[in-house]
Amino acid sequence: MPKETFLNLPQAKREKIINAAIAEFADSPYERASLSRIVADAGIAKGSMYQYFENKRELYLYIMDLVYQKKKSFLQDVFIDSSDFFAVLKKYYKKSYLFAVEYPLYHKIINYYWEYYHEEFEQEIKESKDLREADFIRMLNDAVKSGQVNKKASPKVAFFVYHSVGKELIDNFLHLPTDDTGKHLQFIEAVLDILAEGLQVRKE
Amino acid sequence: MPKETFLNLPQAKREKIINAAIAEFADSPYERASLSRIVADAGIAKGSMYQYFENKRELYLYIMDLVYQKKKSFLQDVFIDSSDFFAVLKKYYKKSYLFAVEYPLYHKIINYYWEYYHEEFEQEIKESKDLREADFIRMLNDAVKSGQVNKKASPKVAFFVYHSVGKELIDNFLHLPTDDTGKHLQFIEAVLDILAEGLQVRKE
DNA sequence: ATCCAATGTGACCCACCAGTCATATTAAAT
DNA sequence: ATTTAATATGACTGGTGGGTCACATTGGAT
Repeated sequence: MPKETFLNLPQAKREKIINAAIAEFADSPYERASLSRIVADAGIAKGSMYQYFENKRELYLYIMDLVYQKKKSFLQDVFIDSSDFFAVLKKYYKKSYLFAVEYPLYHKIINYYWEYYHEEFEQEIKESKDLREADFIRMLNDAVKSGQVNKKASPKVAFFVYHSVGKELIDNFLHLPTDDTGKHLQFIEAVLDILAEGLQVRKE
Repeated sequence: MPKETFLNLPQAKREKIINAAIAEFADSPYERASLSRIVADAGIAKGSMYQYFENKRELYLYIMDLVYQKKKSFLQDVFIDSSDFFAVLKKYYKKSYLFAVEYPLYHKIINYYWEYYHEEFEQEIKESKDLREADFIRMLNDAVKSGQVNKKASPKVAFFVYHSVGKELIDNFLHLPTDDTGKHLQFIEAVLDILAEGLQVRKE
């Protein structure tokens, strides 16, 4: 999505621009993020930015793509052994938390992407969500077959629940002190335990 | 929070202003909502608005208050019999859905309040959330005492789960077709069943 | 040394915003 | 009819935004 001119840039300059954009998009959600600030921060002229990207939107999508590549590679090993459904989910959310701790700017950008109201990216957000849903449901069906998951649960409803909680967990990480990682991991574990076991007293 | 001048206005004019503000705040989240559009819509001069309210923020808080009064009175009867914890929660979320169907503008305003990133109202949002948390935990403790809820569950974690899911349900209502109320109520029921019973196969 | 295409520049354009203020209108009191 | 205080007005201010464009600079090819 960048223009060729951007790709031909010396690495140092390219990174300066990328870093300025990352800082801005982590600081403010898309609509409020300012191109003027980004170019000032990167030390280039405004016009130059339009040699590199079509417009603000394309720059944003490029940055989002970078950030998601990073997160994807960070989470790679979560799915290598997917035999235990509930264990995979725990690993997934815990690792997401560790990502947020390690790359707070990336985390903020992702958070704004999901949390903030964008009419502009409704399409893109829906597509990301649908992909996740398909992956989740595939895993869930396997888990039903192997007798881990209650077969009466609707996959779509189950996804909805995990998606909601996941979204809020992500948001939550931002407002926590960055030390005390242990406590946060415990909290995540407790949340997932409730989703797995339910709140209701078991009578059987 | 309005000035006296506003309260002295003939009812018709006051309502025109309120309705214009409601339409605007339902259409755009606080930051993007435009006072210029509101006054144009209400048919008054911009300066007049500043006779009625200190500024945009005060107008918004006034509208939020109206909307919350409405929702509170709509949900009144949910808590009259609180002996069955899980039944109350179901009633609560279902009734919230019916509120969204009946007062879609109010619903949108509330949704923006919770969903959209506002640095400006962080304080207010935190307070609303804390009140809900206190209420929820009180109910939960009663339910533990009466043997409905698993005592090993942490109240804070349980609240977190219900709050997340409630928030997402509310958001979700906006993107659904407004007919088919029956299906939506079933969906809500299914979500709450998962939270109560868990996804995991029960072994005992 | 000359040329030319690619790249860099920042003043400028237009649109929009919240909020202000000198002035005009209104209506009640005298 | 005149005064006076409350209320209404909208042009204006100062700010920010994304995006543009005529012009300047650069650097490699000839």
